[in-house]
Amino acid sequence: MSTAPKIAVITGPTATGKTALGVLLAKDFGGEIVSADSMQVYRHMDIGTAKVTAQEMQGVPHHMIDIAEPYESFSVARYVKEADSCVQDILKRGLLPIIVGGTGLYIDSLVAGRDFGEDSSDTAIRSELDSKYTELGGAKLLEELAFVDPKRASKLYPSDKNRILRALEVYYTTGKTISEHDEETRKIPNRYDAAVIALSFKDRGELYERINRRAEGMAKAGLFDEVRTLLSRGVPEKCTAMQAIGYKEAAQAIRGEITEEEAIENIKRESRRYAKRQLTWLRRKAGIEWILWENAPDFNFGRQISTIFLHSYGLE
RNA sequence: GCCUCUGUAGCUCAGUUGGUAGAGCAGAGGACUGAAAAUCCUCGUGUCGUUGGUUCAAUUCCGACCGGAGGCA
Repeated sequence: MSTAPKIAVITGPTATGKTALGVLLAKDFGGEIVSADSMQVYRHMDIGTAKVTAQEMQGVPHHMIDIAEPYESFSVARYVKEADSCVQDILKRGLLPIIVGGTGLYIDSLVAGRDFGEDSSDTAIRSELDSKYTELGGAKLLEELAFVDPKRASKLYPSDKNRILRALEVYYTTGKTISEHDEETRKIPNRYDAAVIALSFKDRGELYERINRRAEGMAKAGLFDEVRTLLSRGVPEKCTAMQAIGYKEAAQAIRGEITEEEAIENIKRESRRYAKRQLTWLRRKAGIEWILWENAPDFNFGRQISTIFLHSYGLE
């Protein structure tokens, strides 16, 4: 029996109605929303991230949205730190924190209360490793990693640059391997007891059609202008925010590398693949309450199922 | 109406000098602990338009038919 505080989580791939269901449940249960979306944290990126509008919020407080500038680098570590204090504050006021979003790593890390280590991110070492990677190649760096942390190295491929660099970075800055760090943090019990609801469609084709339509809607709603504005304000084209689906493709079109029509098609495809990755992430997790829409989201149905599930979890 | 080209994986096409076939894209499955909307791994059997014929053997050659594109009157 866990003594961890109970919270609710609504997740699922993009374009499945998480936002709307979250607001409904927040009103029913007396809760506040804590967003778990790696791109909605950025200000001035509204259309392409399908950010909740004030009207959609219906007066329910939403946290972890519009908390960073697009040129800032954001990370899971910062997310956990700030989101956790939001959750704590909501609990202190006797309300239910409802985590709503599709960034699986953020949700898991927040629920676990995962510790990323205070001083294991050293930009000097990171950039040094980065140039070493380009110079010597991934195979060489993976060899270097295998020397200190064979366990981790055996799981990575030479081309998985991000993970190789991070593993080496952790070792060089803390003197501890990332495998050791992971093992230690895995032993710590979860900080929260989360009731997880995941939304999707019974038929994958239905999901994809919705994603396609949404991409077209974004283009009509002014996605290209939004990106033009960001770029004209000097947001660097290689920063984290500009890696967001929709933004990098729009930027390509603005630079004249592809047409707007091609950009829209690419946005659709990347969003479909993203949704598939989200499903892969969620599928391996046990204990999730799946709500699968037949054709379009049926929020009355979703609300009923969710309520029953949350009650069975001891939430009210 | 006649002539030419064309019909192969969801799409675009390659190929088999006759021994039932392969690329790109789309798609599918998986991994994931400080960029995660990121990063990375794996996966190609389809009535080779239909139907006769030649042949030990036809998707490949020949005929007819049915689609599609173009040309000619």
